[in-house]
Amino acid sequence: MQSDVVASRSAEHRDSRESKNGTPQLDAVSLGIIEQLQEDGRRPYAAIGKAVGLSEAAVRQRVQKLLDQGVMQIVAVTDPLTVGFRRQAMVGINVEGDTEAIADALTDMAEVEYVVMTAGSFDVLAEIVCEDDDHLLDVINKRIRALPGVRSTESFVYLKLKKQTYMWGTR
Amino acid sequence: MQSDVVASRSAEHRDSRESKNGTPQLDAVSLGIIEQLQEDGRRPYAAIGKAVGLSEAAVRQRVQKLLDQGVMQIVAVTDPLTVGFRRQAMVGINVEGDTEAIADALTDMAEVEYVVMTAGSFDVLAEIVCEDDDHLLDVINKRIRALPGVRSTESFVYLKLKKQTYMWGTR
DNA sequence: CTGAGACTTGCGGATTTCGCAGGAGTGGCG
DNA sequence: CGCCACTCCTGCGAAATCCGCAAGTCTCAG
Repeated sequence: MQSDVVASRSAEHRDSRESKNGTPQLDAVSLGIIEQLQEDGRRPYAAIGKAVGLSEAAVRQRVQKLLDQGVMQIVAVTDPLTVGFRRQAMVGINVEGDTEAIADALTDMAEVEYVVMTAGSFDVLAEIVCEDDDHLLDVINKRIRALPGVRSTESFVYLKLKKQTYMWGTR
Repeated sequence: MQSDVVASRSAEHRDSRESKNGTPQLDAVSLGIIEQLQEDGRRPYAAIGKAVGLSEAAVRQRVQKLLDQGVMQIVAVTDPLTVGFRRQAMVGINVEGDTEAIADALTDMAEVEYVVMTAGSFDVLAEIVCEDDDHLLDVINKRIRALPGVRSTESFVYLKLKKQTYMWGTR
């Protein structure tokens, strides 16, 4: 068994190479490990090793490296509404000037969970998690709109979370 | 030690009660466990127990229940761009008629990672993960726009993911 | 009063984690 | 070509963790 995987390893033997934006290039084995952990973040290293054709120790090292590099994180995720955060919103932002600077400023805010730079009628999308309406209002109006370079914002308050998955590769 | 936690437990002794929408109500201890696992999804049960003032066995039982109930999942998360998915987008959708039906239909699509119903100028927001432009175009134009009741859509193609966190409660 | 539920303590045995000592393949360099 | 540095893998014990289970306590609800 596992002959395919082992055989293919020698063929693609570079791994720690970096692409131009600094993100490490992942080989098929690391992808396989990630896929396993996307199904179950607590799956034992030995089981993963069996699945991808590696020894337990090798899997452990690769997982550790993936974590250190920041390519992957193993965490518990929930629906924030279940955990006592009453208000969530996606905020679309238009920027004049340095878009990335705004994105960085958003990144530093604790209430901001998710920041992505986009093409389209918004320059930046940010997801916000708050305790209540006052808190949400405060973050959007006082903090985000106050950032120099923010031209306008539009808010989408969450009513109900319907889906949340982390299993690319599994398909 | 741990006298505070133990003392407080008797005060809030309901736990398996359900709120009206079917999501279980979480007490402070479960919140604490989730918080621990948001920092590190592989943290040992004994360590969690020490942090929240529970025995190892009790933590194990609670974690298992939280997973079974679907309140929480322990998984590996990555930036899809580093894992070979070239194109991602957020799609805002306007619906006429049953909004929830559209949301459910989106939920069934494998390429759709994240679905949320919102208030604002969009009724539904959906995050899409695709392999390339063709794939993305196909999903948006052929599949989403084809859903009966979808009035219009607007897409925001991702340029760069700046932040992705899962640590509410830690603040 | 009685039963149900949740937690604790304690306990082995199976499993997993973790650190470390090799071995093998690769790339750089004189 | 030979040597070295580097990276990745494997193998192996020792330590820690996981897991199931049983017995006892406590509190709440009926």
